Amino acid sequence: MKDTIISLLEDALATLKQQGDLPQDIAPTIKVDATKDKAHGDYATNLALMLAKPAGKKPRELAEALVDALPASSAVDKTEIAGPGFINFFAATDAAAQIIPTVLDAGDTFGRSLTGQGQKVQVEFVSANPTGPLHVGHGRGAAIGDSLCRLLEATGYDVTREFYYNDAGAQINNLAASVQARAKGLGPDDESWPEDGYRGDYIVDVANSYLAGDTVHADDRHVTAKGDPDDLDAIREFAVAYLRREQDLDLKAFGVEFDVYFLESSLYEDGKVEATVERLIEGGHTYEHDGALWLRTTDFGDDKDRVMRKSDGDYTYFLPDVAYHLDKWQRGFKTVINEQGADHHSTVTRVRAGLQALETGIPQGWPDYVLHQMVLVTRSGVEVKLSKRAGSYVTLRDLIDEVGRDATRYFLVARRADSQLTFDIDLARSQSNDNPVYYIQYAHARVCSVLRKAEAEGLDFDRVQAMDQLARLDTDQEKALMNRLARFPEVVEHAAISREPQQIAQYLQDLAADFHTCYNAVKVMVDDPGLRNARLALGLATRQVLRNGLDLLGVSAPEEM
RNA sequence: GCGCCCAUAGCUCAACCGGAUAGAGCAACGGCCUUCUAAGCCGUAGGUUGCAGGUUCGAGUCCUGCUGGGCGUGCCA
Repeated sequence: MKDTIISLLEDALATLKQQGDLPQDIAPTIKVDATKDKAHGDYATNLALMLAKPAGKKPRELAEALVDALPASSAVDKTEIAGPGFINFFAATDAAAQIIPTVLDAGDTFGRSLTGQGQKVQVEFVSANPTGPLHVGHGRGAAIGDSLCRLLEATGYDVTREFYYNDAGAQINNLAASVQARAKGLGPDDESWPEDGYRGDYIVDVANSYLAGDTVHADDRHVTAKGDPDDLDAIREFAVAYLRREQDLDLKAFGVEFDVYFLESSLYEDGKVEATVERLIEGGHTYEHDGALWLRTTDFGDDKDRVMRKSDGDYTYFLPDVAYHLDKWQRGFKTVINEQGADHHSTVTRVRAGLQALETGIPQGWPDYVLHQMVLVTRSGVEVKLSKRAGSYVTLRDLIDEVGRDATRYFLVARRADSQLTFDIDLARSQSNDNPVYYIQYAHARVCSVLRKAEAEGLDFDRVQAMDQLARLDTDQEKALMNRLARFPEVVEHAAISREPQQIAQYLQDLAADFHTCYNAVKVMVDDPGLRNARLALGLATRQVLRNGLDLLGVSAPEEM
């Protein structure tokens, strides 16, 4: 419908140019929007307002000229000029209903597009280090990142989900030392407990499993514990695998899977870290100072230079990060999106600076970032800070176990990434209308219930008759619902482009509200078979769009509640 | 101090790359189940979009400066 109007306006523009009413050289991008207010018709354009200045005409005069030049169309019932010069389009009454066969024919693919043209996109998200269970912040990253991937897939991109983790370096040594201490029967209060050791109870589990000689597998690796509490290397290897497996189980319970697990250690093994250092030195962007090797990141917009190689000879995390991103680029990803917590936002400038310093033709501002702000968890209005298992933070597993997967995913994805999020456990658990997840899922279950009833009464859906009678879907509530359905593809498109999955959550709430309103106003199971079938068709289409939308969020669409 | 993010109804949040009278839900008040799931619907009330300027025909949206909050500011990640 929107495209129809745009092409009508293009014709009108051409006509006006031909008549000399408009300069030849203007080529505006025509913007047609669904109206917020019914009184403004179904669609509106601000074209006349935009062209008023270059055309040297008054907006309303221009609008009139445009309307006069508009070709006739069966899709448009009438047009009006309103306000300062908006042109409002009133869709023909049965035009809105045409969305129903469109949805039914497209099925699961309704809302999908080929915009991405199969272009490769990599989304890196979660990327938690294997030093403990995933926390709520990782959960937010997982929910946003995965939903973003679903959106990109739906808009025709070839998406790779990637998880990068640090399995080398100081934190991992700390982990190994902590497990070893536990394996030797020490606790955090003992004097020989490692400084800054991990204190959570899960360390005890790892230690016990190690002593028991268990075998764990994670990321295509199988690691069998040696059981020797003095072999720190064996402990390190086992602990990493153990915690990676645990994180994977949490992610699986959350409905999130990855295509690639990338190990920081592999960058060292493959010589990519060394190669990166050499290249940076050759490029002349480094210098030695205080026994350390620095990269002059200030040449590329950073506010201070950064250490790449410490005076003890080890690299900081920064260098493998650069090597890793160079590897992404070399793998052919022109678009890379890193989803991370905003507490790591300082790496953005740094990584980009490092990549520029390599001088390999990587564009400035590559890669892209989606940063999410912190998550605060509350229960009974009080902040929840501790989990027994993790010691110092609320785990993703705690939330999934307590409020369920659907509500957890929904709550973590339904807010803009760049605003802080308060996760209210009481609200997420409540089975009431103040819980948006249930509100949307209930809409789906309700449609299913009606469809079940039709089936149970032997009143099978007659599509031919339904299509013939679509014009009878003429109540305000039905029209509003159909218009909402028609907007789904553009909402998906916009959410993907702006990388804001919360727009889908918002849309689904609106859609559910339109449906509930309709449900209360219009009875589907009426005696009149034509009307009944038309309404069943609307129900089927609504169910389809609810499903497609919920799927983009990774939330289930239950048939009964 | 410097950098990034945020500020919209009493509360939690929307607002489609600048558009028409800023919208939902919760909380408050009043209605609706002998009818397809009341986890629902209808109605009432609630606003100087933190403050002050600027750009524009038009600003919650863009720019500048303030105020308040979060995060960062390691030879940690």
